[in-house]
Amino acid sequence: MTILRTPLADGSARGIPDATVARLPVYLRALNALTEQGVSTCSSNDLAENAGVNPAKLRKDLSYLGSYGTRGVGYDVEYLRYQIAREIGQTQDWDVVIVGVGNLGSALSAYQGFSTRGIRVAALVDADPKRVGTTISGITVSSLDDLPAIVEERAISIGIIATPGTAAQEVADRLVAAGVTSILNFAPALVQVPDGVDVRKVDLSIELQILAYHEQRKAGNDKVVGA
Amino acid sequence: MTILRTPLADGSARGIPDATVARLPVYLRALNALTEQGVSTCSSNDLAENAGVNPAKLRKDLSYLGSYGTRGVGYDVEYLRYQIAREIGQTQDWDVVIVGVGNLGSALSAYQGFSTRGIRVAALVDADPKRVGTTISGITVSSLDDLPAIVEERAISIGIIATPGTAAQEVADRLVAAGVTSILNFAPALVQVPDGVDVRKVDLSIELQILAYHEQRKAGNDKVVGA
DNA sequence: CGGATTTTGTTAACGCGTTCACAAACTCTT
DNA sequence: AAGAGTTTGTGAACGCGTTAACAAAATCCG
Repeated sequence: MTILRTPLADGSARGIPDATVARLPVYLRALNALTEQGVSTCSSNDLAENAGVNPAKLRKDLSYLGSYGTRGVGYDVEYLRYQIAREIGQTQDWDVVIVGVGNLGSALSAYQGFSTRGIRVAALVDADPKRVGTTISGITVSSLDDLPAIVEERAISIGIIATPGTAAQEVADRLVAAGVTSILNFAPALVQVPDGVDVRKVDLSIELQILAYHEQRKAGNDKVVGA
Repeated sequence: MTILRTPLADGSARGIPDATVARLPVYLRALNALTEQGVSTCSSNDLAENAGVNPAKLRKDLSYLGSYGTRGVGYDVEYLRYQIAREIGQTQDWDVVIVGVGNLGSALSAYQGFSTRGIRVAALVDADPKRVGTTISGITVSSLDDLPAIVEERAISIGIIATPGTAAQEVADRLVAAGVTSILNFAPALVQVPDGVDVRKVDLSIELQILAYHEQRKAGNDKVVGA
């Protein structure tokens, strides 16, 4: 089975590379920052600097979306912001459900950064009966058993796993069974899902372990040459 | 100025690709899982499946470390585990300081997954006087002003930024000034650091925005062809 | 002991992403 | 109106990472 890239309404095939998709939210944030500074037009150099990327890469990325700049002038901040927002689906809010309201799940439910990026924590779910019924960040925690009803009622397509690693696979299975088709997994475990379901994994330990590796090298025996 | 890859004690130059370094902790976790299952020897297929990667990629990755397997047999789980642990510096514990004890910082300080991966949260720091002096996860929160003393005293080289985005750059500057040379940044902001300092960024919103992009495509107009 | 079998380590091909470099297109100045 | 100056959009080169494929090296079995 092969899934084709989505064709446009005008028939042109448009496949945006994964690497580019991952940077579009960064550009969006940079554009928001520029708007707050009262900047209404910017060059690819300006925007690239704000986003922390190479200007050529930025222009290449934007070229996948269309031709939204003006040669000799630059980009209209507000116009480009809207185009990117539309492309990544941020003209609407996305309801998500968080499974597991331990320390991490609670912190995520209170995270300020979501709402401004079109993410709304719509429901909290936990397997522990002692936690069910409590209120966290203004949301009443529901039972894991109620997941299918919650997902259907609120048309939720994105779930967040914030449980211990041992529970991750079962939670993933239940999320998929309930109808969720995208999962963000914070648990330190690999989860298997059927085709058609996207999983992204954030592993807090691994990020630190990568830093530790480089630290070890620095402390050990790096050599610096040149001027 | 150019930084060379670290040569080995035996003089052979060994540069491990970044992509491989990022996967070594995953292999470590998979090996630990196998040990718990009582498996003492495994093939690259077994291990790759547990780690969720292509077997060829696994063997390629391991080949950067050395030749720790036996043809026709496979890998000794415990031996390989030790070799990887040594390579990524996990034979020692790494002390880290968390700056910002809001919801996220508090959750990180309580995170169980760190200790088993050689990460020890050694200190908590916050700029808010109301938080200074309180105890979180058994650690007394110190003032941001005490950062240099804390970093020096405990020989900390890794710092975690868990503040709002607006404070991120100043915190990064102070971490660097205090002597920290690796930073894990959870704040939704770009931070600039001098050469020689590593920064990794985890952006919770962006992960969800990427999922939302794919959701939009699924819901919109994907086409499926073939059998 | 020798051939069949297994599995690693490595080389080579492939593909994706990044970066360079420049023509095209726009503004500004005179 | 024409030339000088900007800045985008993109074709081409490059480099890195992934994957396939296979020789080398070990075990197993008759």
